[in-house]
Amino acid sequence: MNASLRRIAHLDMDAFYASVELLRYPELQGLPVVIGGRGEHQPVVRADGRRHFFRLREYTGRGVITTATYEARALGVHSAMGVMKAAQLAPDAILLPVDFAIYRHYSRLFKAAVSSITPQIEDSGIDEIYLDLSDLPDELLPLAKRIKKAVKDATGLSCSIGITPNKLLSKICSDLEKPDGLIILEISDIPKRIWPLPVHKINGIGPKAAKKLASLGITTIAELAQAELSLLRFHFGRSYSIWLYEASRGIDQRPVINDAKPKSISRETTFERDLHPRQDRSDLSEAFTALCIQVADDLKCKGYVGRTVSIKLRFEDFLTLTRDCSLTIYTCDPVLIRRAAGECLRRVSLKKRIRLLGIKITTLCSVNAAYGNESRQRELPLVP
DNA sequence: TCTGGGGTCCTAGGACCC
DNA sequence: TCTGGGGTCCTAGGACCC
Repeated sequence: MNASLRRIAHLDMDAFYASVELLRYPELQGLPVVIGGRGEHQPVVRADGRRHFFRLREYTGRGVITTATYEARALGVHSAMGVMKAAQLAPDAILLPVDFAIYRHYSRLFKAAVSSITPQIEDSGIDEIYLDLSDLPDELLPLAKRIKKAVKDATGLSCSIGITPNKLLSKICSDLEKPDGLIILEISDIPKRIWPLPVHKINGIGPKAAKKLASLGITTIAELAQAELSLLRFHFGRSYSIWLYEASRGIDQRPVINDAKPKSISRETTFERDLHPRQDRSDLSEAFTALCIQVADDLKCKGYVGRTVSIKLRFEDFLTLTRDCSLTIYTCDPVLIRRAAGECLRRVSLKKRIRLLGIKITTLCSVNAAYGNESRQRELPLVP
């Protein structure tokens, strides 16, 4: 197979959560709207039938912005920003709580619509997918327009698409003309279209790597492509330097993966106030057990069992640590998970107040592969 | 008024086995 | 008792992404 002949698309929904909210609250069209917070602040229907929305200025306490409409972004609000900080920048912006159930619904709708055109789809989060179009006979431009129309017809939402010979370049391109973008790019277009971009446009170069590159005088992808591999290796190590070297040249052979299996399942919670390890012991214990039950339920829903249980703690000073331990058997039993998590917890010295608690299970295996038809797990005693 | 929750992948040291 | 590599598992942390 000739990899250079591949036609890979990246499809990204435009301001996905915000756009879904505007579908059900069309009166908010054109206004600065942010989605986030802790989940209260549902719109209220008044006696006259009109909806009342909460404003950012009415919010108090912990919480971050999950996403914002383009109008809110113009005021300086962006995702991951604290809600209280956003309230300073845009006090009159509308605040809506996050509703994952409805986003997942629209996610399924748009993915199903694309599936009717090609089954070669890789899930890459709730609002984006990669497609391998190599085996389709169609011309690219009409094909891309057909995909965008299928998404629009199924959901009422717009998306942006980049089509190039690989995932790396397509991901960059889908972002270049948002919203409602469509870019088809060939390898020969790289110097003109890709090299002028800042390095952080490459998926995999985050804040840390970008800062380090900047300290070497490298801010654009062109400058990265001109850098000596030996210089990159000195500062970034063997593996990452080779990846940087290839990424800057638009080289990426990763296949589109159809049926990715989960590697981990986790639940975590940030408390409304930091909890004291002794004075709030019962609250902590209750939250700890609840997280274990949630993870166990998630495992059962998805049909998996796991063998490695890990806990995560974040203290009041934001210091974060993890502890894990591996069991001798695969399980989805909340009692076994709770006991293993408790043993992990005993290895942590609890001197500071606790901000966040998390439970994760890894080393996953599907229930069928682990036990076949007979559930041997049930024969194991819960108390050894 | 700091900083969510769900993931993936990589590195690195030590244990343990051959 | 010492000296080796190679491979795999376990544990902890960190960067990055949506």
